[in-house]
Amino acid sequence: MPKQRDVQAQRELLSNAVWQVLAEDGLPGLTLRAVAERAGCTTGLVMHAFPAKKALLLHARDLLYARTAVRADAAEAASRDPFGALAAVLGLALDLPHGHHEESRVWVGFLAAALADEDLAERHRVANHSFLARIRRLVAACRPEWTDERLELTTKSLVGLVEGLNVLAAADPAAYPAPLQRQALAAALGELRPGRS
Amino acid sequence: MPKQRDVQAQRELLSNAVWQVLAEDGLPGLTLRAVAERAGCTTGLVMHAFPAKKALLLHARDLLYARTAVRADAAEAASRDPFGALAAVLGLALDLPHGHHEESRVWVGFLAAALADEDLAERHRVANHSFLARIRRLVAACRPEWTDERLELTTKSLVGLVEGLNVLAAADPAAYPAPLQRQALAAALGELRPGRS
DNA sequence: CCCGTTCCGTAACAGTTGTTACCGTAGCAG
DNA sequence: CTGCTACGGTAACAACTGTTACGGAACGGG
Repeated sequence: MPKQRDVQAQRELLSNAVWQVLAEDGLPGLTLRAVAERAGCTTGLVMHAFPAKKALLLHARDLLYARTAVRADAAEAASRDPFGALAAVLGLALDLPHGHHEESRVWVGFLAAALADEDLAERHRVANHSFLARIRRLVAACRPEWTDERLELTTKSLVGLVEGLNVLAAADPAAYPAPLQRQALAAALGELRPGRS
Repeated sequence: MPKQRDVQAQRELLSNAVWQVLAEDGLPGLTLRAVAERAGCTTGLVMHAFPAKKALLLHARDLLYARTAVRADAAEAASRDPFGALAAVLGLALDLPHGHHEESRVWVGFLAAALADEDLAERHRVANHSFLARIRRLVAACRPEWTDERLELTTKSLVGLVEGLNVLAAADPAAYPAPLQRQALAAALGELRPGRS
């Protein structure tokens, strides 16, 4: 039984290439040949690792979400109080530190693709619901006396603000620099800061 | 000199078709033949009205922005006080009333295209700067005593929130229904409401 | 009524897309 | 070292992309 391969490793490599191509050339540049070239192989390997392009995109989307979830878990675990965890997780979503708007561009690309593909749309929904549930849990820990209604409103407002800044910064980095984004997040978290009424 | 045509009317018709295709089939479905079919003509007319596909996209983008600017002007003029104007203009950007998330989908599509095309990116930037200037002017009218720094932070936070809700609602309408979006906007406008400190 | 010009649908073009079939080759079993 | 097999690169495929060239037709002027 000669020559065995690590299929999962290949898929992760290819998904990584998908992110890079998406960040650099955008959605119209996301072609199988571009992904293969970025991954240092040919389309032959791509089509042996995935049955079709769509499967590659879904895998890349899932892996992206899984990694952000891991980072969010880590950020949450590293925080002492719920407010710190909330600020850390939301600050992570702003994503300015690691890649210079790279991840935001990838996020926008997947979102635009999701508007045309129902499977990608569902992945987006479950990922967003999961993120919403995380934020809601942390907000509830900060303000246990709040009603469900207020909890939901605050949660979705925070997520909306963060994702909006993310998207706008991806398209116009100069207008939404990192410090401003952080200040905006801090201001939005004002009423949740411990010690406030 | 026989048979004259109204070129500008043709271009507007085609731009309208671009929006419809973009809203329905997303960015990958935005092909010249799809636009022509939606407009009730063939690619021949499209290529006679525009020198290339890119010119069509730029025209559609410009026209879209021009129309939203007109609506924003009207909403602003119909309001009495600056706070009402601010709420009206931002509520207009949430866009729930007219098309069911249609315009949001178009907006996301153009944004994703802008990440891959520098000309579209510049259009987006000038449109967003114009919108930011409008909001900032209205915020300044509500709170004349604020510093420039606070003005900018509040302006971009409001715009970020509105666009974020817009984008998230486009991808997951059930999770971000119209009433919730309006409540979120109202809450964010809380500190600007007249009569508050 | 007829002509001339402008307009636009038709159809072909070259290039690229996702996908498929094929075969050379690299690596382990014997 | 030899042979077999799974792997993956090559190249062809059909479908589709934006774009171009051409010819028929519809309309206003004489």
